[in-house]
Amino acid sequence: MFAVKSGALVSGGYILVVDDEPAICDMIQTCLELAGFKVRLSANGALAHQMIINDRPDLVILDWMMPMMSGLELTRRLKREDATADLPVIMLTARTEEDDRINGLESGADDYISKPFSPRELVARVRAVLRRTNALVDDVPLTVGQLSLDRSAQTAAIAGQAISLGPLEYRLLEFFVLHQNRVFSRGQLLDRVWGGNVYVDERTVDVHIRRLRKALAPEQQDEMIQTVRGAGYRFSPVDSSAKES
Amino acid sequence: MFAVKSGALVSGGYILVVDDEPAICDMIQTCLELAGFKVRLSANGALAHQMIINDRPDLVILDWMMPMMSGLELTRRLKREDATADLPVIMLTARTEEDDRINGLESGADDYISKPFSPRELVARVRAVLRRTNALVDDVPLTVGQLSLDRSAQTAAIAGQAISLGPLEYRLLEFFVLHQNRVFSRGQLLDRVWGGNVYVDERTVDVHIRRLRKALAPEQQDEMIQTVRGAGYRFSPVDSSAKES
DNA sequence: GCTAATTGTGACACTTTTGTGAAGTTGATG
DNA sequence: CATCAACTTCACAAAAGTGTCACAATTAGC
Repeated sequence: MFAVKSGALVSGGYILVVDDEPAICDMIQTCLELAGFKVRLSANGALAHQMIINDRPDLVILDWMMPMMSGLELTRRLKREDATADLPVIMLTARTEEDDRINGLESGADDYISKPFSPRELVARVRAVLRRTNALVDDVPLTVGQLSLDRSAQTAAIAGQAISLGPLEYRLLEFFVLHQNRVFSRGQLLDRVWGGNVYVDERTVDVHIRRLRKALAPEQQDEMIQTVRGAGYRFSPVDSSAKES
Repeated sequence: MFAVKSGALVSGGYILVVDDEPAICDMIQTCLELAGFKVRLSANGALAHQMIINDRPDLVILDWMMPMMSGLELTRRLKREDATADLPVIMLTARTEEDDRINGLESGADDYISKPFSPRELVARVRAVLRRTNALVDDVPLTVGQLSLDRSAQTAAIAGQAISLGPLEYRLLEFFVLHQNRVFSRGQLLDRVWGGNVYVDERTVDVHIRRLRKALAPEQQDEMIQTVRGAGYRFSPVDSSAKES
């Protein structure tokens, strides 16, 4: 379970904000702290570099335009040095300029926000990136309850017992595990699991859901995958639904 | 990809354009409809205010300079009134004046466009904001007192205990939570929750209200949903004191 | 208090959505 | 070319959600 919903960071680490404009820094710090994150500031690129190497913050928010060392330069250096390979970075770009955006993303930033931005947007982006990367960090043991996935091997196991899944079933399961407690329509699943422009009967999803359920059923409590009538499906392992009639 | 790419709104809602210049309205409407959005216009700030409260459009495009009620004033009022509002707003500013921009953003606008603008820019901005806020929906837990809704999971819980609701019950509850302390006639509820042109006995609403109440009853003090005789129903979590004929 | 109107309640039937098994299709592999 | 595995489609069964009704309970007006 990721503590992301409440805003707290899993590792108890902090978010590093690298920007030389005090006003922006202030605003970001306030927003993020209100949202429950720990924040540290740095106005100096080189210094930030040190902090990153030493502390390994959970996330870096980086201004693209800075006097000493540009944000772009910094991300490039970080990605190159590789020690911080999977450090999530959000870039602050000056304005909605295509060029900046592209550069930022190419140099390894995970997301970008163009100034000016709303506090809500900031927090949303931060959460989104953390959610993504938290899920990705532990590339090997992706586990929830009795269920564990091995992403590199594309296999799943329940209580240590490997279960056999077709490729599609596996991807479906992985997608669900990465997006727990959310309802996805059949269309969305076709988009994101099947992979885009497919002309496939939406009912096909049902069939694969069924297979997945069948594979998951023997051990764990049944209702890992719940049907949301008229809407789609939802994966939530700790199901604690109150029954009444 | 999601339906956003094609321009369609997830919720089937529409974009509200508030501007008093017919030429601008026309241009915006044309552009957006070409891009596949549903659009509605309003030249009057106060009227727009009503539409927003009642319909909850997916996005509001707001002229900052308007005779009756300035765009700025309107956004301020909106943000202040409805604590649960998370309505994306794009401001149209007269020209690129720093002041306007800052005011717009401080008052909660998510983006601004300065006139004159190109159709392409307009559509791009609209898409950007919608994409952002679509992601936002999941992160904002909709909660009131002991009750909390998770819109992305389409679930409700009281004091952490999940309660089971049918699709219609859930939608009804969500609608009520989004529009607290307002009385809705059965007809209005049929329009908004059932989704428009349905030929259904109005008494049906009663039945579903009852089911909802039943699901909500066990824990929280009863009268979350109050009956307003001769008028309809009202959701108001805390108080239940003031009675009026 | 009485009557008329309005709302609450439970049961039941109807409709839509989903589950299920098997047959058909596709594409890769030897 | 045959075979196999994975995926899709289809038809039918099952389930869940929803609408309607008859009747009980409540409220308002007189």
